[in-house]
Amino acid sequence: MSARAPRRQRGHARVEVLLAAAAQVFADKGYDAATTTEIAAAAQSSIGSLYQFFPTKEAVAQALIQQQSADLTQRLAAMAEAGAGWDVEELARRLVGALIDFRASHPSFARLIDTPGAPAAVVLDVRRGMRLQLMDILAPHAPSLGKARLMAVATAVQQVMKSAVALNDDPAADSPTAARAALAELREMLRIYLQTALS
Amino acid sequence: MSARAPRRQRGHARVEVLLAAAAQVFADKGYDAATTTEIAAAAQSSIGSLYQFFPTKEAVAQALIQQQSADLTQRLAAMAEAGAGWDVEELARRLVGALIDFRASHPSFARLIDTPGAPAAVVLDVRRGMRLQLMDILAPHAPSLGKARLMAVATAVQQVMKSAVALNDDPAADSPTAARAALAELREMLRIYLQTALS
Amino acid sequence: MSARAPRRQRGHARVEVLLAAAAQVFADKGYDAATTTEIAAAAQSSIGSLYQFFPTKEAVAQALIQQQSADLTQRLAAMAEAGAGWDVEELARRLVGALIDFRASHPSFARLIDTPGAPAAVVLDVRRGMRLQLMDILAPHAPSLGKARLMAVATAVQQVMKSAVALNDDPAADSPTAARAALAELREMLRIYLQTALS
Amino acid sequence: MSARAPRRQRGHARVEVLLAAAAQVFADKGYDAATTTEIAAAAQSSIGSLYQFFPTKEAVAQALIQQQSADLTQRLAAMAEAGAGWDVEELARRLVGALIDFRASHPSFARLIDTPGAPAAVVLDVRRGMRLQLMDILAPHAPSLGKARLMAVATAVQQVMKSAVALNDDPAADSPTAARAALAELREMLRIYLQTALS
DNA sequence: GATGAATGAGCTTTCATTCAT
DNA sequence: TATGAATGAAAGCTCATTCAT
Repeated sequence: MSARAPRRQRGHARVEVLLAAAAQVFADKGYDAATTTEIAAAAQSSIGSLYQFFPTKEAVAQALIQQQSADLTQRLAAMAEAGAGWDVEELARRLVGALIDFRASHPSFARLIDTPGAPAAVVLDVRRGMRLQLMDILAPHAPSLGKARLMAVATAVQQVMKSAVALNDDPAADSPTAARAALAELREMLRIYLQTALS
Repeated sequence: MSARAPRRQRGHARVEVLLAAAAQVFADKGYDAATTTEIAAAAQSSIGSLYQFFPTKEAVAQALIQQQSADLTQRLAAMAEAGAGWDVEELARRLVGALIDFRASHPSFARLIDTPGAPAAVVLDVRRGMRLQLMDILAPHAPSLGKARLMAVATAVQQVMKSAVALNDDPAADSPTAARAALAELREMLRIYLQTALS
Repeated sequence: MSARAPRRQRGHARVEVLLAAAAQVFADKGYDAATTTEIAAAAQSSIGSLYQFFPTKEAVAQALIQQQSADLTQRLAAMAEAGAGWDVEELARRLVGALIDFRASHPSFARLIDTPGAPAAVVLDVRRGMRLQLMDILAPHAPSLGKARLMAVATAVQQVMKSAVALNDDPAADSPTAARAALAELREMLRIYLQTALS
Repeated sequence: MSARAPRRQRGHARVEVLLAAAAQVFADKGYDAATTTEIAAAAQSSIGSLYQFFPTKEAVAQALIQQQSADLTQRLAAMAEAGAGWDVEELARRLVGALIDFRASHPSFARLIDTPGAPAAVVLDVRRGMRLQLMDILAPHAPSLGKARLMAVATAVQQVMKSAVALNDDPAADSPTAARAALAELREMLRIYLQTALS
């Protein structure tokens, strides 16, 4: 964060291990409850080593978010490429599934993105970037939509995707069956909506 | 773990003040970053007084959530009563607005409900309770729907309502105009969806 | 402790209940860990009531010690009266048993007497008083002993009696059988010793 | 619960200083009244340093007990080696003196061992260990004694040794002269007893 | 660069005691 | 007199961060 602080050096093996450990610990405990010492220990490193590469705890979270969001960007880019050919139903299904899949393989992402206490600036970037990519995915299906309207639609879609994630591991669900039914409902909602909005 | 009941008038008053102060502080900083000392100070109480009525910091948050969720329950109950006569468009508008309004007047509620580190059990109760009330609101509009399906619909609606709140004070929005547009989009999505689902 | 403080009023029913509760709590937790609030609660009283009769926590312990040591005094007095007729073996047996019996029925006494943090002055009085009574018990068996020597013997006997108590509920004992054997050994030691010392 | 092992020289030194400071403070105030802050200050360390090596206050006491009891073990071992040649009188004298000497140079030991609130498990180990060593010391003097009997004798001897310590700094003694006389009496009791028991 | 010791502000919680009702 | 609310110093302990080796 500060200028004289050591930059995290991409490519340094230790950095990768530290980030992996951080992902683990953040996923388990959330940003606030995670401690830098524990992260270092999980990376079989020392606390001193961690601070050699990251100036603050917040910087660790930021780097992690950035690393993971790069993966998300890639996935969405792939969707943008392949998605032009899908019909609306498939589009809805894929969109709902995309974030669920992603967060399943990056469990720390959700906690870091939503948690108060987490670094704000990066989070906003990620959200905005995702929104832009959603616009890219949706655009081919509604060539006539103005840019402002398209962004509004993308924003709404983004919310549905987040809802899908929330539903997917909602501990308030009465049963797995009920959770699945709710998820299907959400998919249906998105499909109907897109059918109208993109026409 | 729950609040010790005050047995004197002075005690009741103090509890109210403490909860109000807690609402303030939790809203500002979130559960983890809020300190019991600050809450007591904001209530112009001593820290000892706080712990006279609440055994732990968590109990303070629980009591606050319970107090506020009682208000939410009331609002939703009112909607259930009045809502039978609304057409689908009004229903959608009201639902989207309901949670926005509520959280505007209870800013701490959102942070406490979503935050990791916050008391889990009460949160689940609140979510489940809200879902049940949504079922009550929706039922008159779709008498033929089975109970399981109705619950799935209610769950989806609940997510849209939460999305609306998120959108309403989304710091990632490019402009207030864009935020409003996205909100309108969400409302439209809900309307279209309900039209189909409740028919 | 302070002059203006309310004296504990003998005969007031509340005082008796409070002392009984204090005995219970002190026995369970020891002097330091016991809290005045818990004592009051155990007496089904309020903390205010407790401080109406006892100026400090220490005063409660003092009163309790005094009350119980009066009972001890009585028992030893009884022994002094009956003991002149006993032979040395019976004397040894009774002495060893006396403190064990007493502490069994006053479990808080031991913790209060030995615990650092407990009121010192009263404790010394109790010890000295007990020593004097032991001299009374022993004197008839050794009419020729000088007073100084008698006191030394009494002091040694007192230590053996305390040892007996310690042994009786020694958690370091390997088995109840071993504990009993050690106790018997102690009794034997006292017998042999008294045989010589009192002749 | 036990001490975290330091991995650097500086750490080892710090642990030593901390334990010495803890010995001082525990000796002065006892376990409960001693505070970790004061211990750290007495060691001219920060409170953080203390908790770097000891997870809890109890662990500090445990480590201290273990360190000191190692010394006690050594002394008793020396007695076991040299003691075979002593006559019973010398044996009694040495036994009575051993614990007095030891506790004189380790003043915190007594308070930690007897105090309720102190760590229990270690204390039991120490007591049992001492008992075993006493058996080693006594055995050569009574080759014909069965093991069970020997243990009972050792236990009784152990109690006398503790009594000697108690007497040695008994604030209830009327005078130093009286205290010395009582101590002599105790020594005599042990001598007579051992003469009989070990024959 | 790697390590782990050092730091200390600050956290939650306790509890003897006082005071208003 | 009885009650329980009020107080606040002080306790044990944590943790992000810095520094010496």
